[in-house]
This record gives sequence, C-alpha cells and structure tokens, in this order.
Amino acid sequence: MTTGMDIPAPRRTRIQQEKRELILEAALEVFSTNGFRGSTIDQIAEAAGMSKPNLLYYFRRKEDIHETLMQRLLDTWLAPLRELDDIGDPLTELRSYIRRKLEMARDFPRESRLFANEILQGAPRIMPMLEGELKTLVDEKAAVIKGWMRAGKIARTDPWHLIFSIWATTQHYADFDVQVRAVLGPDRGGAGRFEDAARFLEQLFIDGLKPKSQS
Amino acid sequence: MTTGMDIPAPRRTRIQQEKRELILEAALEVFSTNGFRGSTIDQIAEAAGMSKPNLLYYFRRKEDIHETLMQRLLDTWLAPLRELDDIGDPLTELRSYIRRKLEMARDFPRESRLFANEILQGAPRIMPMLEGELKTLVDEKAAVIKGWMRAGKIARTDPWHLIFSIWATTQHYADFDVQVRAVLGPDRGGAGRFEDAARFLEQLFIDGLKPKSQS
DNA sequence: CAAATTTTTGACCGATCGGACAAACGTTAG
DNA sequence: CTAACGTTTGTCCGATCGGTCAAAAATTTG
Repeated sequence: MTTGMDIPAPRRTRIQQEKRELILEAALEVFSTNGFRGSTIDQIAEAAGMSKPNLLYYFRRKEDIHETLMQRLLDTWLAPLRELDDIGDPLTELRSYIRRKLEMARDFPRESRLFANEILQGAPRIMPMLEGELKTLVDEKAAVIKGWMRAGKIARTDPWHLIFSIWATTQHYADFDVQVRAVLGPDRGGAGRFEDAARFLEQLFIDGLKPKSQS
Repeated sequence: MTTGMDIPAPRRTRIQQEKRELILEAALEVFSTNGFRGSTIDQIAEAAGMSKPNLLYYFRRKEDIHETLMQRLLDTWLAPLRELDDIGDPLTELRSYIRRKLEMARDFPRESRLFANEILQGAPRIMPMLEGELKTLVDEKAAVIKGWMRAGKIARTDPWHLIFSIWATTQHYADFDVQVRAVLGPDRGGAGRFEDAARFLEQLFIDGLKPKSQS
C-alpha cells in the first residue's frame, strides 16, 4: 500500500478545497452506514452530486477517501480524552468527560459509526494507531486516574476498564441509535433522550465512583 | 421481498442438516467481520469448503442465509434478559444478568458483531423485531426494575437507560475487542481481561445502584 | 443390479465493482 | 483573440458481484 495522496501538498484553487470537502462529507455519510467494503464509489459520487470520474480526479482511490476521513476523525475523536487532566476536582473532570463524549455521540453520530465500523471489521486500516498513539494516550490518562485513586479522591477500580465503559456507554447512543429509538418508542425516544441518558450516566458513574466515606 | 426459504419445512436428509449448519457457521464468520453488503457468497462458500453453486443449492439467496442467521441469533441473544425476573434479590438479579451478558460477549463474539453490524447499518432487516418483540420485552423488564426502585431495593434511575448501559458495556468487549486488546497490550489484554472487566462492571453498577442507606 | 433421486460442479449470464483515459469543457493569462 | 491550465464527463476495461442452468457425480431406492 502506497501513501496514496493526490493533489500534492499545496491545495491549489479554492474550488479544489470545496470539492474535496463535498466528497468527504458525502463519503462520511456512505461509509458510516455501509462500511468500507459495502460502500461504492458510485454511491459517494452520487451523494456528492458529481460523476464518478470527477470524484476520482480529487481522490485517486477509494482508500484515499477513507484514509483522509479517518485521519481527521481520530484527532477530533480523542480530543475529549486529551482534555482530561490533573487540575480540578477528579469527579468533576470525569463527569465533564462523560458529558463531552455524550455530546459528540449526539452531534457527530456518523463519525462514531465510521469508527465503529472500522473497529468491528478488525481495524485493518488503523491498527498501528490503536497500538501506538491510542494506547499511549490511554495509558497516560489511566495513570492520572490511578493517582486520583491513591489520593482517595475516587473509588479504587481499574482505570482502563473505566475508560472503556465511558466509551461504550456514550458511543452506544450513536452506534445503536436506531435500536435505542425503537425501544424507547416515539415518545421517550424523541429529542430528549440524550438529556435522559446524560442524567442516567452521571448517576451511574458518579455514585459508583464516589469514595464510600463520602456517600 | 419474498419469504425466500429453500428446502421447505421437513429437512430431508441428515446431510442437508449438516451442510446447512456448515454454511451458517461459515456465514457467521464472514458476515460478522464484513457486514452484509461487504460479504460475498464466494467468501462464504470458500469458508464452508464448497463451491458457490453448491452453497446456493442449500440457500437460494444470500439474504436467506443472513435471515436464518438473524432469527437464530435473536432468540439466544435475548435469553439472558428474559431470565431477569422478580424472584430473588434485585441486586443479585442485576449482577447475574451483567455476568451472563459478559459471558456471551466472551463466548459468542461473532454473534455480537453480527448484531452490531446490522444495527450500525440502520437495522434494515430487523427493524420490525426491534419495534415489536424487543421493545415489548424491554418495557416489561423496565417495569420490573421500576418495581424494585419503588420498593427501595435499588436506587431510582431510568430503567431503560440502565438496560442500555448494560448492553453497551458488555457487548463492547465483543464488538470492540481489537481495540480493547490493542489498548491493554499483550500483558493486560490476555485471557484475563474478561475477569478484570467483570470485576470492574460489578463495582460500577452495584455501587452505583445500591441504595444510599445501605452503603 | 438398475432406476430414481439427491448432491455437486463447470460454465456462463447480466449487473456492478474500482479505476483508466482521452476528449470535451470551462476558465484564466497573455 | 489564443494558448495554457484546471475541471468534467462519456466511454471503456478487467475483475468481481449474485445468481442460473444443464450436466455430471454421488447416493438412495426398488
């Protein structure tokens, strides 16, 4: 596999920027609902309102679109975890991290599903990033959380699995959205379901993490 | 879309039973890692060790295989939730439900990913089941949980989102397995990761659900 | 044994896949 | 104007897709 970029480093005209953005937007829609193998260039081209050869003028190969989409995604996707730092109250830090992750599931469900699709299929295209950048970041934050536990600020538990559980519960509302809405029904599954989820998750995590001496 | 079954009701020979089972086993492997659209009949046939026309002799269409797989899955998949009943201690009931779901994620990860793939792609083939059978079951169990809350046996919270969070956290270890193992690394990500997860989830949920008077 | 039936396969079909290519089109600079 | 350059598209390619079909092979039945 080559690096496979197209119109080199300096994106020439403003038209190219706009068209590339248009394609990436369309590709996000298609890839996130069909996966990489299940998506076709024709689908993306049609969603972007252009012919297939025209699309291939901006992105030489199908993989290049997916790769560009992934690189952008990962930066913004891990931003909330990066913001988790040692200053401030631990419980407040965790609570706002959960809230930010849930807001991302609400506001960027397609990005969440794109990521979920990639992981589900064995992460063939981002495995090095998982073992490298992601693991490093999580280990670093796990150490921070462990410090909070040693200081008695939060209950002692496994920091890695704590992070997993936050990811799982929040992303669930993006990845399994159709199931959530189907089960909640038209009334409870409306726009307010994210507020309900936020309230529930706060109670679940905070009460579970609060040191026993404080409760 | 027709009902599209093949060799009618009475499965004749034992060979047919065996071959159908062989195909379903192979299809589970392929569908769960590539999704429906991303999987091909050739892939399934090769995984089952037979030619494509031979496979199509037992299942007329690609969709028939997927449909059969789904019907089987859903029965066993919801079994743990069905077992959640009003007899016994509420906290113990919930704890064993979480444990059973986590065991299913450990022992049947392909089934979990098959289901996740279907939901991720908008559940086009099982939407009626979600709005019907699944919603009915969840509403029923939510009522049971609500009863426990009224009786002061567990903390008051949203029963539907509680069920969602159990699904999300347990299935995460099947659906996002490659990410979990990549982040935990070769040491912590070994065979013991499910025991670690079980310990963590028990602490998270039980301590969070325990009535404050008891803690 | 032979006849009937079930199982398996090679060859093939039209549709669609990712992608290539040259020609046409639009725009801008001189 | 014309030449140069960036953009768009119709057409085509080999590979693969889901699925068909007739015939061969294996098995069961009498």
